[in-house]
Amino acid sequence: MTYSASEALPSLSDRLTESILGIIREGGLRPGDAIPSARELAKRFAITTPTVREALRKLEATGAVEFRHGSGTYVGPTINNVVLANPHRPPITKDSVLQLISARLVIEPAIAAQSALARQPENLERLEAAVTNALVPPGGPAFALNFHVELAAASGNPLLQEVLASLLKVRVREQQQIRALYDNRGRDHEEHQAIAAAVRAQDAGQAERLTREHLDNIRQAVESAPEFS
Amino acid sequence: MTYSASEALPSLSDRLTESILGIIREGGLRPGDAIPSARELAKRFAITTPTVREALRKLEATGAVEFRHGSGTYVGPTINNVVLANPHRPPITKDSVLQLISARLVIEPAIAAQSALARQPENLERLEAAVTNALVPPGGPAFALNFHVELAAASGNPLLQEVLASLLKVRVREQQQIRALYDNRGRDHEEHQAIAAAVRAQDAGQAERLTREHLDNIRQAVESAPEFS
DNA sequence: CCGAAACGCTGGTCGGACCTCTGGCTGAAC
DNA sequence: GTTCAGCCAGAGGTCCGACCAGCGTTTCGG
Repeated sequence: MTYSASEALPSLSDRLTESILGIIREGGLRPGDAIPSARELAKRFAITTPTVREALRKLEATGAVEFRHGSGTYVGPTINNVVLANPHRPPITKDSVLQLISARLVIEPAIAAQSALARQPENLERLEAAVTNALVPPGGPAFALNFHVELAAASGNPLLQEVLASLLKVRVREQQQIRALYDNRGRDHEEHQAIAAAVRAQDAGQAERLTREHLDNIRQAVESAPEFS
Repeated sequence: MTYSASEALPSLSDRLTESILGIIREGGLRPGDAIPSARELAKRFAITTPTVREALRKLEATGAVEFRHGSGTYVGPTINNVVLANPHRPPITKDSVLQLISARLVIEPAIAAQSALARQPENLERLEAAVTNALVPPGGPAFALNFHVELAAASGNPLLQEVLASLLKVRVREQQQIRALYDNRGRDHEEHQAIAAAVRAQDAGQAERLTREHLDNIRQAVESAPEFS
């Protein structure tokens, strides 16, 4: 008896996907670096371009590679992620937004506490920069630094940052809607600042409590908002 | 000035991806249901099969669809997920395992507390079934029900379940290794049972504490284990 | 009535072809 | 000498038509 026969040998394009990842990893390529062209890969593996493209599309879907028409194919930003946001998100409803906030209410206070304990100078710097950036003018570039993601990053555990970033990525679309309905940027900023201060002071209990209150405020704002499209 | 010109209009296969999702969602298709064949889709959208396949591969990468050679293409189990495990995982090291456990140490106790507060009868049932299944004979099917995932499910928030499932999915491969190195199944079972009891009793503080201790035990076991391949 | 072979449908791969776009190069104009 | 328009090689994007391989049903022979 070998392994469970539930799976036959993977298809050609599946194996090719792994091979391309091997090229990237063994080549020490990092996000932004170019990978061989589709035709080059086709030649190297003695297969045809449609098959190569199928493999590349799979990698594209998970952010492992990025296409730039006319330019080339490049290593994507999330190639080393463990968890990622589903790029094909289901449509957003008010309930799903509340569900998201509820989930964050469970895990983010604990993350804030951990970040307060483990914060390092450079993370603190980024965190406080994120507080400031939260006051960018409306319609600005936004989210170059997201406070909540940076808060998770300050924990020193990239996985926690990934989880938060993945959860928040889904919200980007309706974040504008929420803000349009309930302009809480001023209040957000104050609360972010208070949380950052608690992290700086390494006051885990305070960071946890403030984060819980902050998210609860957001939850209430969303709850009182009318159903959005 | 319109929107930021950072993105041109999406490519044909990108739009096709959305269209296929539309077919699935507007058709009310659920995981396991069959979707139109590649040739059928090609005809319907007046494009060719390679393009259709590229779009389908992208959906496959995120678990939105599944291919079955000779049979058809079917809606996948994670189509409605918000976050998912990266199918193209980076190679696993002892450090990455410890990082994962550290992350779980931060968020799982809080989830356990929430589950204790919000647990419903049917979730409790599944949770206790997962405790029992943890004693399956070695090499068994395993993980039909994962205790930690069910613990998160008991919170009543599917997102928390997704997060836990995504984090644990990455660990499936080395879970066997860990168990081979340090057979803690008996201890696991006891601790799982204690956590489940706390959830049943709706004792949030106890559930949180027991979960933290349980994960800390696992962390210590992994730390003391030698480097694995 | 039942089992086995045949058929039709599905996904999987192939080979090459043509288009558009990017980006660097080149050469003319300043 | 500098600048910039234009060119062009190479990249991705799509297409076509074909053939192979696996699965399910249907049908036909026993």
